[in-house]
Amino acid sequence: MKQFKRHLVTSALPYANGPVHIGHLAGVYIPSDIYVRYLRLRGEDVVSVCGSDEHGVPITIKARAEGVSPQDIVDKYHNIIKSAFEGLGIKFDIYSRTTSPVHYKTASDFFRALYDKGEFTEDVSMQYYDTQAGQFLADRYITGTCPHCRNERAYGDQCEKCGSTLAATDLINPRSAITGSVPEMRETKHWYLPLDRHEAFLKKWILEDHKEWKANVYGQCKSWLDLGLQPRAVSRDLDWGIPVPVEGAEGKVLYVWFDAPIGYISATKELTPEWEKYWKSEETKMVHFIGKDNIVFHCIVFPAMLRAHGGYILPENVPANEFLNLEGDKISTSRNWAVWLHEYLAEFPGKQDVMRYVLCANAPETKDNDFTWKDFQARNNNELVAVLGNFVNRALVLTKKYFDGMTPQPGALTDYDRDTLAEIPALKRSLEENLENYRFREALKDAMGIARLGNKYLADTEPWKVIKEDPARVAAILNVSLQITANLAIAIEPFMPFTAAKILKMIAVENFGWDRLGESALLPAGHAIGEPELLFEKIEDAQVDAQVAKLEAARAANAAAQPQKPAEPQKQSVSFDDFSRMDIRVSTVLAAERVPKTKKLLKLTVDTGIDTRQIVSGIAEFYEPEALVGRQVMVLVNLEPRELKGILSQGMILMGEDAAGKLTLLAPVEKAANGSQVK
RNA sequence: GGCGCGAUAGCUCAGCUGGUUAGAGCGUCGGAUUCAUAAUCCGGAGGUCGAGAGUUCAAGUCUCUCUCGCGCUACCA
Repeated sequence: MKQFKRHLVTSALPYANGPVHIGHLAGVYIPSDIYVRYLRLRGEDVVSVCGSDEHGVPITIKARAEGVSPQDIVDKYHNIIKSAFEGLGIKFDIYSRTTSPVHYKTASDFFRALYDKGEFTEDVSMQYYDTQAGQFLADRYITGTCPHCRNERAYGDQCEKCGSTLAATDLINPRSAITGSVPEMRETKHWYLPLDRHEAFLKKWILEDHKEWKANVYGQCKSWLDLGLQPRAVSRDLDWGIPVPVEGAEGKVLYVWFDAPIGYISATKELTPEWEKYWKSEETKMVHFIGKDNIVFHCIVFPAMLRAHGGYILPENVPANEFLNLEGDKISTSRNWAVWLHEYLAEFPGKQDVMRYVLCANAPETKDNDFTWKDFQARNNNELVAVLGNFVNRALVLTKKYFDGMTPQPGALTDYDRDTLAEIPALKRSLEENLENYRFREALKDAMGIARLGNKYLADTEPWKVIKEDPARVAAILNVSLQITANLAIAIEPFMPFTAAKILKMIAVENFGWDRLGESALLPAGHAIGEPELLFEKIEDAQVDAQVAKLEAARAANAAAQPQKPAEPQKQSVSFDDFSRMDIRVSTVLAAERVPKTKKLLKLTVDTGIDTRQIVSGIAEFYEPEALVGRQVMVLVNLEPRELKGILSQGMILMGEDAAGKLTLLAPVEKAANGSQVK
């Protein structure tokens, strides 16, 4: 195994258009913080960097919607996120932001370096331009009619109604979201990172040299690499971002996905003048902590950027987690289905470690997981209170009671005492191995194992009985119990730093350091301990019920908002002539089958009264083919024929569509003759 | 439809290159105990390892097919 002199740990940059929630924490920040705290405790040379990702179109849109500047938006969320992290004890060496001057220069220089080396390709394409606003329009800034579902408020990149991914040029009647004017097509030049040039390298680097990566990460990369990599645009026509540092690139900025990972470098630069030894030395082990949505950028795009630039090291591992759900539903910022960190900290003061514990114990390491408040309560009451808090309390209260708070002389230890203490070094080894392989759930179990060991030890030795006839024996028992307590303080520190600090305070010790974990004389005889306090308190039903009620209220608010969604505004008037040009006929479905290799398409054979023809329709998600045969439907018969998936479609089946995009067949209320015209 | 990941006790999860009666924590049931926030300790019950077929002396572990969940991707006149 390769030996490294130092570590560079990055945690995904939170996007500054909203606060951080438990999904972010469980996926990225709790694991990375545990990992980094562990390395620091070991005395390793480690730097942990993070910061807010503050560019990109969604932020400009949010700013416009709220009538403030993009800078206002990112300032607001940057501060909320930064202080929430601090509140939970997520301890970065630096929490920076991509609007910092250092980052502007770093990202700009990085781009320029690739540009000068000829690592980009350039391509001129046609893009919508708003002449009134005097700027090119990002896909999100163009609205129009969705070519698929006819939603008139589709965006240039996506129709939120039918979920289609669109190109801006697909939209019918495009309009600028900024001025409402009709945009015109203009030529625009963009730079592309030709990932295909790096494909062979990436294939070897990941598929051969990093088979140890987590299955989800490795599999996702393999999937991308097998599909073949394409050049990826790294610039955008936008006024919010880092200007492209090339002559003639006015009005263009770096694509947010190009600038964001460079933020890791910038943050390190801001932290230390020695930043290069963390980024450019083969003796540095770089690890990226991210969520599964970021795999492609951290495993494919960013490494390609670093390699194209040259001189930079590549990550040793990218331990991406899956997603955390909440009470059975996907966490959603827009639906307010989330537990927000800053709110949790305010509503559960002093319970940072409870959330840290629960999110680590239930982290989505191998698959999506579910967070429930009931589980939160159970883990607090049955594990933290009952096992960890209880043991520490027992050991300290007994010491106070029998020895006036002084660590007693152990005297002669029995075999059982020694066997018990000997289990700690074994747990330490397992703990270390798990942490170093990013298995944080298992590692946490190991740490808790020390508390379990302590409870068992007390139950077996029964000092409260022995005290009556053999106080000297009790001295040994409590000495051992205190040693276990001290070990516990070390072992849980990466996971629960607040609790570890409380224990240290109670046993009146400044610090131990990781290496002493496993020792059986951490507290010398005669060492006076402090006042015992409870580490955790029970969480009552009412508290978690209130949280569930809060979520239910959010759900109800959403449900209430749903039907109130205004119906689509009436379209522009058309003349009777226009209407009568459409030839709509009652028809009967004669046959129906799925179009192979599609999810939504059905191939229908219909009798229109005029003829028997074939129509391809995107209704497979709502109607089974068998259920359609024999039914009457309305068909626009004189729509220009069009080929779909190689099948000629001669007409269109008319459907009703609700706000959620659900399709309903239209048919005559009573049976009508095929070929009947709609008038 | 293609690709990736996942499916193991009521719940959350371990089970590495196939090898004795499939493990842990929580919950549950029974017992012990009282130093401790009725916390703790011991013991029991509970699984045809998503379904089916195959390879093998031997499969949760390999192969194939299928089902379900999540993600990426294509399609939606």
